[in-house]
Amino acid sequence: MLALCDCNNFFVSCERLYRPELLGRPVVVLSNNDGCIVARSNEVKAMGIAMGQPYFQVQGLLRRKGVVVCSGNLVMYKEISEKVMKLLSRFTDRMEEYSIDEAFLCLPASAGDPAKFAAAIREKVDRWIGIPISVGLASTKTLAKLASEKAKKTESGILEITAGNARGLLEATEIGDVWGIGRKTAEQLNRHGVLNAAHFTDRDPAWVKKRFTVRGLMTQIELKGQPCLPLVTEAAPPKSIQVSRTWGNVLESFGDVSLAMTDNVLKAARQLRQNGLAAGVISVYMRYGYRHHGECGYLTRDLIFQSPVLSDFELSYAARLLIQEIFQPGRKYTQGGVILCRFTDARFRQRELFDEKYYRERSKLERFSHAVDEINGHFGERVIYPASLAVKEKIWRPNRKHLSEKWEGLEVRS
DNA sequence: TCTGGGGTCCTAGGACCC
DNA sequence: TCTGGGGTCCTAGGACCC
Repeated sequence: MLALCDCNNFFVSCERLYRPELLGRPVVVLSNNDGCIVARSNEVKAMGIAMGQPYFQVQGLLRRKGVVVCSGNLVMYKEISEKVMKLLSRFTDRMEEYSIDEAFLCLPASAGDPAKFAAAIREKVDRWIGIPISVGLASTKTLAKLASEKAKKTESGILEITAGNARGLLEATEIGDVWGIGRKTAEQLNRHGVLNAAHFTDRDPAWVKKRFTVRGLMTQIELKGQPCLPLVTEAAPPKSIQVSRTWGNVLESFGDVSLAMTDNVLKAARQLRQNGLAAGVISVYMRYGYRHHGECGYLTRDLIFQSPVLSDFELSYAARLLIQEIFQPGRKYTQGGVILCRFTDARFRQRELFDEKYYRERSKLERFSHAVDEINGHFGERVIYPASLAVKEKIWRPNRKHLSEKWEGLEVRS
């Protein structure tokens, strides 16, 4: 038996944790640069505000309805997520952290009645941390996901799928709401008369595989109650690391774009080192213009390293070279991103045969970056930070006009 | 004036090898 | 008349998830 524990309206619940006066009030949380709505309280969902909706489109409506608006604060949400995960892990020795606000737990043999076990989890997370969760219980991950969605609409916040109620629940689930069935696949299935999850399980598996590949087939098998997707208890190292930001202002000079991009590079590089990896490829991209306003588009370029790198210096130098190659004067740059990929374990890197001098230099640069990581880890995120970036940072800093005050303070400290 | 950010997996097709 | 059999690696594009 699996339990999917899913935090309700997670980002909103986090904001409410530090601002209890928001309990019972309609609340939304915005993405970077106050761009889109990425979390809604139940009150706001009831108003018909969609997930991912651009904030500016509904700004007036939200104000009229008295909705509290919060700028997103991922640092804070991650911290709370870690506490929730740690607590959940105490209920089992087999758990998969699926996302920032969800975990699959394999119920231990000693769990007893699943619903009672789930109730105990729910109660503890609520009382110890203050985050409300829903729990879906079923024999497979796909069914547990389905159960947790339905559980959100129940009084108890818990729903168990059994042999007895499975068919009815599948019939009551639109095919597009099934985990793993996205918009495109749902449209196709609808055209073939598959409107709900029960219709899908009734189809010939060979037909499903032919049209929707193995992923579709696995979803079908899982919906029938037979586990197909394994529980991933050990997080695998990332295959790519991406950091991109829509900037708070339009940037026009090479210097500003290059510095703003360096900020992204440093964030990505830090993550790279935290994972003990070195990058074989760096790729940068810049967006210019606005989507529905005159000229817009992306410029992008990659660089393959001779031998994988991990220092701030080499990565930011490479990024700067790439930007130099693709930068077009006269454009209004609105977003920049960097992607690191083709990773290898930092300890076992392939080298060139004849460049001892470079490797000696490189090792110094790497020791420096590791030292910076250690100091910033101890004393605060930007205790050591390039002065050239620090003096200009406000030029590209994204808008966060609705940041909760308590956290502005804490973020500076941490 | 204006729409976020970060990932993974699968498949088909091309190129290449023996 | 009618042209073997078996395999790998890489990339681009599509789809999905939170």
